[in-house]
Amino acid sequence: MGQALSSAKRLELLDLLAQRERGVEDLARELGLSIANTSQHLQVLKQSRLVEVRRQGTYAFYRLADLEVYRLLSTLHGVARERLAEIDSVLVRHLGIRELFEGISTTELLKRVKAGKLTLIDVRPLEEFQAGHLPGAMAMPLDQLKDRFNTLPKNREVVAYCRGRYCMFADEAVRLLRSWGYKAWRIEEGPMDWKLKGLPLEGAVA
Amino acid sequence: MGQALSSAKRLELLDLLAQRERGVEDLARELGLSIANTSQHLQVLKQSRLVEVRRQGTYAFYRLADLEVYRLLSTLHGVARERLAEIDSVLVRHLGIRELFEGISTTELLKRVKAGKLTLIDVRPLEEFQAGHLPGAMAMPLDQLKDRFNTLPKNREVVAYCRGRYCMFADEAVRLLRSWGYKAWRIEEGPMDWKLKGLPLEGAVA
DNA sequence: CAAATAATCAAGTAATCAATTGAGTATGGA
DNA sequence: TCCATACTCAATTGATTACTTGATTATTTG
Repeated sequence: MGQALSSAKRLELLDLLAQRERGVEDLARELGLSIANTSQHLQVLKQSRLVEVRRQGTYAFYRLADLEVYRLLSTLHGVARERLAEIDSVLVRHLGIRELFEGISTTELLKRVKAGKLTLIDVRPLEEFQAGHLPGAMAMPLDQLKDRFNTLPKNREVVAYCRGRYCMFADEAVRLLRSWGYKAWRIEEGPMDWKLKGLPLEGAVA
Repeated sequence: MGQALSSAKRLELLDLLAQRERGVEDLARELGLSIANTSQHLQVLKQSRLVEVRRQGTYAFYRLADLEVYRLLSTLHGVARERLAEIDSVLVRHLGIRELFEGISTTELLKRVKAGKLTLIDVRPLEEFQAGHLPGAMAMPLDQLKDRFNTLPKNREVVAYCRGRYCMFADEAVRLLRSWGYKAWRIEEGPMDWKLKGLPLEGAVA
């Protein structure tokens, strides 16, 4: 299991699989790997029981074996962030300042969303939104933001989220929204972090 | 950091270092590695920031970098135990039945120890006891148990603990104590698991 | 039944890693 | 000052691993 976590590509695969189950070709394309190579990595992950497969026709859909595997990844991320100062400095260099929506808890935030005082958008690819998202969130994939942002009420604050702390979709969304005059921030937690706390997602099958 | 976790020997090193800081020669002897090889493994761990060194004269004392690193190890153990059924079956084969002291919480257990209704013994090597142990526990290293068990009150239940769930010192202690007529059990948690819950250890420097 | 698709397998190569060996460095004591 | 100790470094080896290539399997579609 330690071995399975020792390859950067496999960690990337796990990060993608944390969002939703996916086929081999699909993963290979996203990571720029050959299909055979991807299949082999996935088999290492399968042997270490970190992922499971569901076969349907000629497709093989891989997914994280369970939530505890995400907990492991999240703990690894956390220790790495805490111990390796260079991680944060790389983030800052790539990103400038991160516009965080702070000062209230996520539960309080969701209350405001429910009350219609706040717009919460999920800027991940649509398929990931459909696999489970924060309650009350609106699907607004980053690559459609330009075409669809005008459906967002202009007089309401917008809070964006994506896969999690190391995902920059939400930062880009905030940048764009601000350039169009919106009051926008991001939160760092993703749906899986939410789920890890024992809180329910919306639209999730399992 | 993932790489650092990918070698069995390095995981063993981390497990030892979780109990107390130790020198290179000492670790090499315990794991049956050459000193140079041990030093190199420790340097991999140091580079990944999982361990830190304290130099004193010609000695280099290595220790886990902080409690979060133990959390990572513990999470990895947990996922492995949950996902790899073979782990438990290997444990059972090595061990037969594990005589667990169950039914009350660890806090409740410590209350009974304090009230003198229960004897709690730490059967790890003395140096590990001295680096921090459960409140009220008595040092009773496994290799001295034969000579010193007669200091234990015969009419009181004995509960033993050691490094943790995958350590078998306590199982051996229970076996011996029972053969001498004691009512004895073990608990699975070790001092570091206790500490991870935010509870204080006794005799610990930091 | 043939063709197309998705994935896996098997063989080969280049790179990486673990461990050994022998030398080298720093510290403390005789 | 010299020696012993505790550790580190550098070079080498043998083993393992990542990735590529080309073939193969299994399934669906026409």
